[in-house]
Amino acid sequence: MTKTKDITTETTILNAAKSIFQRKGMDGARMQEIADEAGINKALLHYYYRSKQLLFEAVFKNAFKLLAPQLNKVLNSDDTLNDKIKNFTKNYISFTIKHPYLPNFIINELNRNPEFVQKLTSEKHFPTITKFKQQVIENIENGTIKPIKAEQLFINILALNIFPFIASPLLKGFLSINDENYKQLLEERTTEVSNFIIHAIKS
Amino acid sequence: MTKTKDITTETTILNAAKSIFQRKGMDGARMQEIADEAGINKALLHYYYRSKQLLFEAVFKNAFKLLAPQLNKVLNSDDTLNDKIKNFTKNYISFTIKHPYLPNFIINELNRNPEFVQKLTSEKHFPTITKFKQQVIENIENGTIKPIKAEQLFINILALNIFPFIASPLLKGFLSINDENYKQLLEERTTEVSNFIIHAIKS
DNA sequence: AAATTTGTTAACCATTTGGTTAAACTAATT
DNA sequence: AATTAGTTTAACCAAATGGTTAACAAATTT
Repeated sequence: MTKTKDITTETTILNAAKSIFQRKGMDGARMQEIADEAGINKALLHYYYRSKQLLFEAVFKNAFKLLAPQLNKVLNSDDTLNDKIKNFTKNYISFTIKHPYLPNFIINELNRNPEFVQKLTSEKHFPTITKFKQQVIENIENGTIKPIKAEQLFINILALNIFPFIASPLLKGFLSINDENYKQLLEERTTEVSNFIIHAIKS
Repeated sequence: MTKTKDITTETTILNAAKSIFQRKGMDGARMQEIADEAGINKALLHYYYRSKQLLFEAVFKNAFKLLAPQLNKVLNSDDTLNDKIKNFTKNYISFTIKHPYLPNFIINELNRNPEFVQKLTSEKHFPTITKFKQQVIENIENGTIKPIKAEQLFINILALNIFPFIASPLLKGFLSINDENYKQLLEERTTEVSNFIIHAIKS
């Protein structure tokens, strides 16, 4: 087996851990399972990451670093409000189709351990809404959009984009449709969602 | 301790299990912990519910039975579309403030085990969107609202209402606000959300 | 009131689980 | 060739965990 050994053992482990943790969560994941997935001995996990907790944190921070730029793109670009909404929706949905377990993983583990968000806020590239907030205020003063708290608009944007991925089994049930049709609904949302938001706030 | 013994042991166990499972999930919950919470011996759990899996399923179905009527209220009432949206938003938010762990619990466990939704669809009172769908079509034909797929509107309604509860730790982080202020934001949403939706779809 | 069924417990058990250790192997360094 | 430092493994361990058993208590039935 002459597999590309550019990939160090450490990253092999991290990728395996990512795959298992994101599917099963911290509590559901087993160290042995991660070792198997990585094709190595269980002791190696501890050699590189000391404990399950530390390995988990490495995976979590890694996942978060992937998601955060998506948000910053909306919040801190120089686009107009409308373009931000459009771009975010488009980017986010195609991004999440590539990483289907990611949003649920982050939200769920943060619920399990809410203090963990503190450790993230201090990190570089942690999204802030200051610029977005200002832009919303300006647009309201212009009369371009109707009065709305930036926080509420921000929550709405995230909700409409993220929720359908998190709640997919439930929604598939309610709508009684199969995976294929649900995926199609999601793809429609690429434009659907931004239209919905833009209409909701335009004066 | 002359505690009201109207409450049978079986329900005491179910309540304890509900509390633990909803906070920690299937994988994170411990049978001993549930026994402690119920103030009984661990063997009794098995006496009444045989296994962790069955106890969990009892809790899950129970939780779902609590949530489903909230949805049926929107979907199958005779109210106008606007009133449905208003009432659902108002009801749902106050309902969830009373049961904060419930939405995340359901969504998360359904992600862990997507086949489980099948067991629910057959249950009595499982929400269906047929009536809602028809109503949306009528409103579009009337010209009351703009064209939109009923499925998409349904997803949007749920997303805007449920997401803020599921993602609260994350959102608190992004908005850098404390519990008190976040709770206030949620309460504002009682009217905020329905206005947002109604504006988004009105022609 | 004796017998039987139902409810409850303490002690126990097999398995799983995160984690450790000491030894073996590998690759660079002396 | 010998030494050293880093990497990997098999075997092991203690604690935790879901579940069982056998004995006991409290109702319920006969």
